[in-house]
Amino acid sequence: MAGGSREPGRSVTSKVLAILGAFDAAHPRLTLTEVAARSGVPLTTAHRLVGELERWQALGRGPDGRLSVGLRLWELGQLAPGRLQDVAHPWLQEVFAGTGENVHLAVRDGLEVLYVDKVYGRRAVPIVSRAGGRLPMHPTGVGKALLAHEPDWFVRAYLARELERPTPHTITEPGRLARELSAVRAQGYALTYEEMTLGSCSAAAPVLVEGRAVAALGIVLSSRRARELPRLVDILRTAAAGIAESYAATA
Amino acid sequence: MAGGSREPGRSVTSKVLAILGAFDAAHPRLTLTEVAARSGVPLTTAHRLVGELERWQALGRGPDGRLSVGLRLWELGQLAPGRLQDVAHPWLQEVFAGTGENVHLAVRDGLEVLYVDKVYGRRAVPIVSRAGGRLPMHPTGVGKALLAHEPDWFVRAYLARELERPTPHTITEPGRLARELSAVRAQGYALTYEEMTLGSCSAAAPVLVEGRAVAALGIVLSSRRARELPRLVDILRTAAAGIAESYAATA
DNA sequence: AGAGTTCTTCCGCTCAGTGGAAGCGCCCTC
DNA sequence: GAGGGCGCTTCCACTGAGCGGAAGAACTCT
Repeated sequence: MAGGSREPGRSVTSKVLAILGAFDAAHPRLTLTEVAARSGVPLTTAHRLVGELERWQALGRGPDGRLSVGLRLWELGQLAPGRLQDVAHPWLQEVFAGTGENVHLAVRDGLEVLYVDKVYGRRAVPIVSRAGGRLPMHPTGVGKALLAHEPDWFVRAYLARELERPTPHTITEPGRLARELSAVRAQGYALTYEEMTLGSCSAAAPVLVEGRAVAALGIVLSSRRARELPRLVDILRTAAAGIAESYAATA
Repeated sequence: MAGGSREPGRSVTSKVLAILGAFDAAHPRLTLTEVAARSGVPLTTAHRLVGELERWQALGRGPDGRLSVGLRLWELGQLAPGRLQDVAHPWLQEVFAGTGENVHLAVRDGLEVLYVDKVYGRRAVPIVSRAGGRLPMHPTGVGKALLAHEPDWFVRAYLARELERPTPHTITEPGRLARELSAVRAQGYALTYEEMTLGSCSAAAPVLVEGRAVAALGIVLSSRRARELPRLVDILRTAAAGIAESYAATA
């Protein structure tokens, strides 16, 4: 940059983005020093840039003075093309009405599932996923539903890595997982039992448009009520099909 | 900036933010040239900065090559402190369950209402508001509910301006509006009849925490069913009180 | 095929951006 | 209440990153 940058070749923009990137689900509130450390931007520079971002409300400050993502960025984020979410939301609502449980919509991004919408009531079990959140694919219902409809080479690449194991019930053996994915493909839905969180189980159905899984619709409930899952699968599949239809129609 | 800027004193960051600011509810998809024009950044510079933003997925491209807000910004926006929204969502859900209509949560930002959450089903009437959207206060239910609980000087300043008039039913006479606001304060809820959109009417209740309206909860329905509004007001008020309580508890 | 529009590449000039150092303010601990 | 640590803010002299006009490429419409 202009001036005596320690790291020539790094643009101002890249620093601004690095600062924004310092915020993630695990670190939604940071002090200036933390922002500097996490973004790799020198403290002084971070101070100046953060000031400018704050003035624009790209960043905000909590009552304790910590920095967080600002209102303006939230607002901007809402403008992201969300056709899928727009058409899907009423269906999530429908599933919620029929079950009263946590319902969510997820897409694949890279090797993870990205939760794009979530509907939850007062009685539903607390749950790890949140809109904008990410989780690995293999321990989640929506992840399995999505993964099962990816091309072969993708699945092989996914399984070839070291797979995380958030609970003792997580299935990480490539062979067993591959078999399960075939089953998911055959039945049209995926189930999990405490593979992501102890105490919770889930069901999910893919939203298939021209053979491709553009999203997955899932519900999560307490594992005490695991026996109810089969009954809920039909509601899920109907809604997933409805989403697929509306989505294809608006394309 | 470094180099022969036409407009010395303008920081790179301000240009990046101006580019992001070029996107709004009325212009969610833009060509490069439009971005440059709307942001006041020279085309060449916009080209370079947009490229960098795109690589980071702060901006994305639609199938037609137009630019839009990117996935990464949406994700980032979800990290904005949303305690209010988190505690309120189950209550919106409750109201939706009891009514089947569009339910939304709004806060005041400046002289406008900012919609922060929305729940809608398949049967609900299409509606102008959307999460992240803004509307003037006086023609909307949530706006009136919020405005009625602002301090006197604020209301006076609001009414002193030229007020927009989206429909012939919009109330813009300061005297009449002020009287209506007193009524809203007295009854604890606000009603509108086609003041924002022909064919739609609404009811809204403020979320009062220590006498301050931190948000408002509203529903919109077809004006053919306006007679049902009074019945729905109770559900709204209960939910608004529930939100206020949960909100105060987590503070 | 010509005229217009939008996007992309090129390149020499220059000032915006840089970040270490030093100072400030707060909260601990001893 | 002195001392130490930590996080934030201000200062400032040096310099290469950024600038943007011009020219060219790609793509539409006539």
